[in-house]
This record gives sequence, C-alpha cells and structure tokens, in this order.
Amino acid sequence: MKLESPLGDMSGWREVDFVLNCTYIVPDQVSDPSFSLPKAMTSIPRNLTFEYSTDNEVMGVFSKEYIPQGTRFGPLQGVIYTKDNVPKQANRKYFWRIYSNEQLQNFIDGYDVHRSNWMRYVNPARSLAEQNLVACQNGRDIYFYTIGPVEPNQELLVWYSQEFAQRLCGQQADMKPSECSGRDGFASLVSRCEYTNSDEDREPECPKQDTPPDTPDTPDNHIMDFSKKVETEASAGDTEDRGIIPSPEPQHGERGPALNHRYSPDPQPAVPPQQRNLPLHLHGLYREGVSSYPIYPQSRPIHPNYQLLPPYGAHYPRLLLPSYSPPFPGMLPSRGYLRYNSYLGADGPQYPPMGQANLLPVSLPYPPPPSQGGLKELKANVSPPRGAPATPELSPLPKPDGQHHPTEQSPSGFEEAMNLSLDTIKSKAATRNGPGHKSLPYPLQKQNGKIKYECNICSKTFGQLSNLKVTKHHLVHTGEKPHECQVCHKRFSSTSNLKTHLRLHSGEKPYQCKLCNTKFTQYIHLKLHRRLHSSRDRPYRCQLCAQAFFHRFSLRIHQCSCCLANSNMPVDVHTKQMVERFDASQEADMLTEAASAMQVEEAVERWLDRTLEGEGKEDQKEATLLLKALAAAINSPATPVAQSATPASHHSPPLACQERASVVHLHHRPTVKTEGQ
DNA sequence: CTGGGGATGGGGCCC
DNA sequence: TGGGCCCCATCCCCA
Repeated sequence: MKLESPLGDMSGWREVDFVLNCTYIVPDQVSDPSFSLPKAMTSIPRNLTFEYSTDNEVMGVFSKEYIPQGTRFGPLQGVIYTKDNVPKQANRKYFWRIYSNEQLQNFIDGYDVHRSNWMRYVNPARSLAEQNLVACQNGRDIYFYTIGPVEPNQELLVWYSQEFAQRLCGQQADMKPSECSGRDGFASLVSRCEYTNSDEDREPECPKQDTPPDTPDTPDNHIMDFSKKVETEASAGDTEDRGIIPSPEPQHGERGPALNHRYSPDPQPAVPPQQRNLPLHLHGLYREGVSSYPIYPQSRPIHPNYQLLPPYGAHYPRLLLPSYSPPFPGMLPSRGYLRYNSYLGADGPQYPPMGQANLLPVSLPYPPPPSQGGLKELKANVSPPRGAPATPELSPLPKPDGQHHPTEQSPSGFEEAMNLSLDTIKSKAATRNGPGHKSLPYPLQKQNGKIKYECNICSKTFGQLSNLKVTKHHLVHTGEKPHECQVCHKRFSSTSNLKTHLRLHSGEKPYQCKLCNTKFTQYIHLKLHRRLHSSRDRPYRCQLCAQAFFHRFSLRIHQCSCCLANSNMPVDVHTKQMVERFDASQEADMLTEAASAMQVEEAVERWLDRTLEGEGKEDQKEATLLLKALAAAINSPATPVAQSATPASHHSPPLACQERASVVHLHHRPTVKTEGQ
C-alpha cells in the first residue's frame, strides 16, 4: 500500500513553503570535538548512512529507514567566504552560493571535510524520477528537504529548488530538459550561468569575483561543472578527501535498484568504464533540465518486498529526530567500517582540531528560519547515547591523508567482520571466505590466560572465547539492524529484540503477576511491577518479624533460617535478604505453592547460579547460608509458628511436613524442569 | 510523579 | 566458532 504524501505536490513550492511546511527536522549528529574523524563523516544523522565504494570512498548517502516527506536536513556546513575574500587557491568544487536580495552574498565551501558536514557527500539527482531531496536556501543556510517519502536503503539525491536554480542561472532556469539534456549540455549551461548570466547580468557589481578565471591552481572553478570536477579530482591527487574521487557509477537509467540498495551483494555497475566518471556531488550536477524543478518524483523502484511503513512511525515520534553526539560515528555504515578503520590507523599525526563553520549572521530575504519563525524546532539532544564510552576515542589517531593500509587486515576481512548485514555475511562467507575466515579487527589481549576481545571503537572488552560478542556489540556502532519484523518491517539489532517486539503483534503476554493477574510482554516489566505490591500484597507473613513473602516456601525458608532455627543466634541480615530476593525471583515465581521441596531446592539453586555469577565471595558465603537454610527448612518439622504464619486461606501442610520424606541432595541430582503454571 | 510498556544494549548458554 | 535464543537492566515515552 502506498500512502499518500501528506504534503501533496510540492512542485509549486517556494523555498519559504518548504520552511513553513517542514514536517520533521533532522539535525546533524553532534560529535565530540576531540574525535578525530572529520566532521563530514561524523555529522551524518542517525537515520542516514554512507555508501562506500570498494576503495572505501564515500559514494553517496543512503537512508537507513523510512524518512517521511517534508523532512529537513541541514544546514549545509562549510567555510564561509564572502565574494571578496575567496582565496585564490580555493578549490571550488564544493562551493554553494548564498544570495541575499538577489545579490550574491557569500559562499559556503564544503571542501574541507573538517569544517563541512555530511551533506557534501549527497549526490545530485540525475533524473526527475530519482530525485528525493530539494536544496533550498533558508536565510543564509542551505537545507535539503525530502520531497517525498524516502524508503529505507534509498540513496539521497538532491537537486535545487526552483528558486535556487533561478538565482543561479536566471532565465536559464526555465530551460526544458530537452534543451539541456546530457552531460555536455548541462556543463555548457552551467558555464553560461556562471560567466554570462550570474556574474555579468545579475551581479554586475561583482564581476567574476565569485568565479575567477581558470588558473592552473584552481582548475575547476566552474561551479557545478561536473565534468571538470571529476577530471580534476581524479587527476589532482586530492588526498585530503579521497571520498570525492569518482567511483564507478552507472549512468542514469542504468543504475538499477541493486546499486541503490545497500545490501546489494554486487554493486558493480554494468556500464562501460568510460561512462563511469560521473559526478558525486551536487556542484557538478548533471541532469536534464538543470534548473527546473517541475515534477516531484515518482516513486523510485524500491526493494520489491518492502512495504511502506506508516509515515509517522515510531522513529518519528516528534518533530525532531534524536541526535546523539557519539564520540564515534554511530552512523557508521556497514561497509563504512572499512573506511572508518582506515582512520584508526596505528600511527600518523593527528588531524587538526575540527573547525566550526563561521556562519554569518542571518539577514533574511525570506521569512525567518524555523527557529525564529512559526515552525517548531526542537533543540537537538546532544547527550551521548546509552552505552557510549565516557572517553570517546582511545584508538590511534588517523592518518591525515586518509590512506588505508590494509596490510594486517585485508579490506575483505574488515568487511566480512564488520558488515553485519545478514545478506552480506552469508553471501560472502559462502562465496569467498567460507567458515572460519579470520580477520578480526579487534585487538586480542590475554588476561589471566584468557583471550580478551576489545572493541577498537569504544575499547569495551569481551571475555568470551569468540568474537561473536564483539560483532554483536559492533551493531551498536554501525547502527546495523539485520532483523526485520515481517509484520511492520521495523528492524532490530538482535533476534531477541525482534522476538520481544513480535509479542506486540501477537498480543502474547507470557508474564503474569500472581497477585493481580496483570500480564506483561517482558519479564522485566513483571519484575518491576511486582515491586509495586506492598508488603500487604505478600500473603505470607512471619509473625516473629512481620516480614512478608509472595511465596509460602519462602516464608518457611525464612523462618527456619532467620527467625526460628537460629533464634538463639543473631539474625543473619544477609541471609534474610537473600531469602527475600529469592522470593521475588523468577525462579520462585515459576513454582506453585504446592511445589515439592526438591523443586524449591532446585529453584533456589538455579537462582543462586544465576544471581551470584560475578558476585563476590561474601555473596557466595551467603548463598551457602541460604542453601543451608533451605535444607533446614525442608528437614525441620513444622512448628506452630510456621502454621500460624500462613494465611488462613492456605491450609495445605507446611512444606517441611509435605516433603518430610524428601532427601536433600543439594548436588548431583537429575534436573527437574519446572514449568510455569 | 508514577506506572505501564516499547525499545535497546548486552551477557550468557546451547547446539 | 558462530548463529540462535533467552534473559536482564536500563532508557525513554506516554497516559
């Protein structure tokens, strides 16, 4: 079922309309300034991810989940140049023009990966059909708006808003696609816009200043001139950001859904090499109808089995998407680890501190931006995610040239270990590595003779003799959610979480409170709920100390260990607490009140085994005491106190009498599975 | 403010 | 060794 776009047709919208009708605001991730990855990498919102080429270059930006129409990303960040202070050596590949009152006001230069944000990596749409973002200037910022629902794993592809294009190209904006079809046509149009229209006609007061003539030092100053950008980037050895080196990419129309899908097992485009030098960035846009923005996209081909989620699902409970400030990119893509890890090389000088874009004060030719206008804009939540390390980055600093040195770890090894897409894991394990392929990107340490695996992102260590824990853990960093609910298509990082979630659809509530019959889908909820019942809800009360229990057998243990058997001794507070804890445990809950002594004993042992793992010697001692208390409870004859301690409604014989014949074997007895009632 | 309940991250066991 | 599964603590939202 395809849902109607709630905002309808946007084709006639002005930039202000996008501002006022923006439905969701997705701020950039706020990263720790001390984190060494460039801001262009770390700023990508959590619901987006990078796509990487086999050379670990950023090929584009993809959605990780459903993104509704009218979602705003941005603003674009970069170095601000006024038209007068553009350095002559400036590389203009990532220049964006900011206009005020139809006058060129300044440029935003996204070239520097430390001062620009993720938006520099968004590719231009090469057809109307594939476009899903529109670039708008709001105030003196540039934002990208979704012009239709964006499906999961779909590439974000942007084109200018109509007004934006008109500012850039003036009358050329009305050109029909046929007049400008093809790459050369677009390039020539851009040149006209740059030199004839914009600079001379529309901005006579600042001729050529925003587009100085070609020089060997600035070979690609044709803003938006795609072909030049590609050539120069590829030839100039631009190692600062290797992500912008063109990667194989099919022409529009040849780009199939497989390439658009992140989990595509074989993203190699089926185009001749000579056709692959296509632009990766908006500034060299090639597409038909350069400046028109006439038709909002028909739906792109999507995953054939995908069904649209409700437009305002659980991930969009509010206007603002949650924004974390991870010390490492929680948005690291599945394949991105390869690149990410290249930044975590073992040596090399530091990156310079990330600069902050020096944004100019806003002087609005348009209505004020959301924060000042009618649109509700919430403050980004910059608190770190749960589980994020307090110390953000302990790994070795990256190489400044971004070079990857896969000597000790082959790219395939990283990819194998890190890409937790099930498809990828299975296909690659089957086709290339096979089972037992070992390329662990984790430092292995030995502690007390045991191998420890350490996550090289957050330095968390895992003790199990398997890197499984680490790969599971790594989902936290990659954001990968390989397990999908077939009902609502929500994705989860683990099967367990998915299973829990499925109970919501099935209505199954397997955990029931014995006292009030309230049912829960998660055991922890029952456990929390039980705390609500005050002692008056605990029907089994000791008449000596007034302590109450949920279970009669707990009372018996308590009486024999704390109040009766040891009445001539100081009350062991710890043992008392242990009995109380057991009484509230799942193991105790699983027993009926008519449970045999052996069943109670086994339940205690199970609970002790589970509870005392990792606890100290004192706890072990208390466990022993509890077991002794249990033995005493089971073996001691019933006492008048014990009888009277049980509620009148419970006239069954005391546990000790019931099971007098039972022989207490605390160890080495067959396991009796006790089912819940 | 409190409790219900969904989601998330993670540890451990079994096969 | 790794996939599946269970369990748990915690966070967060909402009524």
